[in-house]
Amino acid sequence: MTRSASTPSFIHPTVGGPSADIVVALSQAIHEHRLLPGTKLGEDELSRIFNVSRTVVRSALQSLSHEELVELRRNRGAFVAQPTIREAREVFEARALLEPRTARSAAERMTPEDLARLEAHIAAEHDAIANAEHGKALRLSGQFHIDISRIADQATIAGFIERLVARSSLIIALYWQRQSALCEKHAHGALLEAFRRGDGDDAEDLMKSHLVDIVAALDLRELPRAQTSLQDILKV
Amino acid sequence: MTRSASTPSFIHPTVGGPSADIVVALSQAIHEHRLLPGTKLGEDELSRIFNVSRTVVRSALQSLSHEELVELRRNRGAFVAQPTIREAREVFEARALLEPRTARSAAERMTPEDLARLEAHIAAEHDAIANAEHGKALRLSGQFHIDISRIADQATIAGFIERLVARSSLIIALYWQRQSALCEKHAHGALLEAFRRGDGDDAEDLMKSHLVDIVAALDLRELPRAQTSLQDILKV
DNA sequence: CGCACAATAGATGTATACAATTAACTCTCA
DNA sequence: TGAGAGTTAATTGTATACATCTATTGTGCG
Repeated sequence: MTRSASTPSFIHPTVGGPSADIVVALSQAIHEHRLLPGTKLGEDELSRIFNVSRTVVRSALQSLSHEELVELRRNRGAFVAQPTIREAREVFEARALLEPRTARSAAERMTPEDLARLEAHIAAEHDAIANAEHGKALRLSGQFHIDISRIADQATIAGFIERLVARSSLIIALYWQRQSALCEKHAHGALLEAFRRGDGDDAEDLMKSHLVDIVAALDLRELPRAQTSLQDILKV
Repeated sequence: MTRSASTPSFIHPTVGGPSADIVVALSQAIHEHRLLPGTKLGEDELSRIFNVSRTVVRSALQSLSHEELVELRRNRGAFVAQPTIREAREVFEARALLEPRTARSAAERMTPEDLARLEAHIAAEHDAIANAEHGKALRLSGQFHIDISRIADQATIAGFIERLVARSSLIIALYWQRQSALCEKHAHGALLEAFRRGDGDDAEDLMKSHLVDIVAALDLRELPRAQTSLQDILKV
């Protein structure tokens, strides 16, 4: 079985079988915001959809919960995870610690083939944006960070970054504020420039400020939403 | 259910049930080197030992494989993981990236209660060494790093460090060289001193060199052992 | 009318039975 | 004797049946 570039690394080649398909399908749907945080993932429903037994579905859900994309509540079921504001801050602090240095490493090790792949990746991103495929664009945007970490050739750290990016997708679904929709756009292009020049210093700085920009586009004030009850919303 | 301080964080309180017991038992055994890398973990055998069905055992083994303490090979079974030399290097590079900064944070946030707990922890370590309980001493030694990361109050990073420490235990089992048995001994005490003074700079430096010392005590040369086949060994 | 309690339907947790795969053993044949 | 194919035992993978728990709804009482 050949693993596509976007296959999550936590699916070890030797494990998986049918449950790997479910993990990939759910991962993609979550990353593309087709499945939103809090959505119930019923075992029976999934087993009907994928034509497998609940045994396999449960295995897939357990994998996803270890990736923190899904939250398992005992005797209650599986739900798409809902990171809290505190967790959101922690995720981006961890990214700030890992990714700039990783971007530097990547810049220093970058081969022409790596560069070509990143360029193709950015092109695909732009296509998705042009076609208004917001979900796909978002997923590719995260994948860009993962690809960089893999080029840095530190599988352990790359695995951590992969988890952080996944979690970031949930955080964006919950806390992105519409106003800052102009978002990044050039950030990935600027990084690519630095990579092209093999400029580790620049790559590190650009990644650092890119992450700051993302956090700035989030609304991480306490008590933001959901605090309002149904009653507050519906009463006249 | 109250979670003891040494309960792995990846056992979410709301999941687990009976399989959590198995995860804890196997984790401890691996950390204490009672179970060595490569050991086969048969499902039937474990289900008899713990008086549960294979369903529960498989769930526990899957959890452990996500923590990279156990390696699952499809249709072959579960084995205590055997990190390669390359992975060993990556693990300690990641630790070098995360732990010194985390030690600084911990020093700056340290409360008297935290200090007391760390002191008790070191005392327990010394007891274990005095009683020649090498396994327990090793486990406590790793736990010390995890406790520090928890004091730093960054659950996400603490989770990463926990995984790295776990993997380090396997690495030590495989690559520790007997000669350097004098090992650390004072390193944790020196760190405690820095914490007592709330000296973040010192804590960061001490942690950095502590990690360097550990790597120095490993034999990570390529082609170290097992490269020689049985035939090479036995032929006259 | 409102609150508390009980029954019930739906879902999850666990055990067991069966299918598929692997690994080891035996038997054959050169 | 040694290599190789076929068979067999043992182990893992999956499906299904049953047990347990939760949440909702309905009922009765205050």
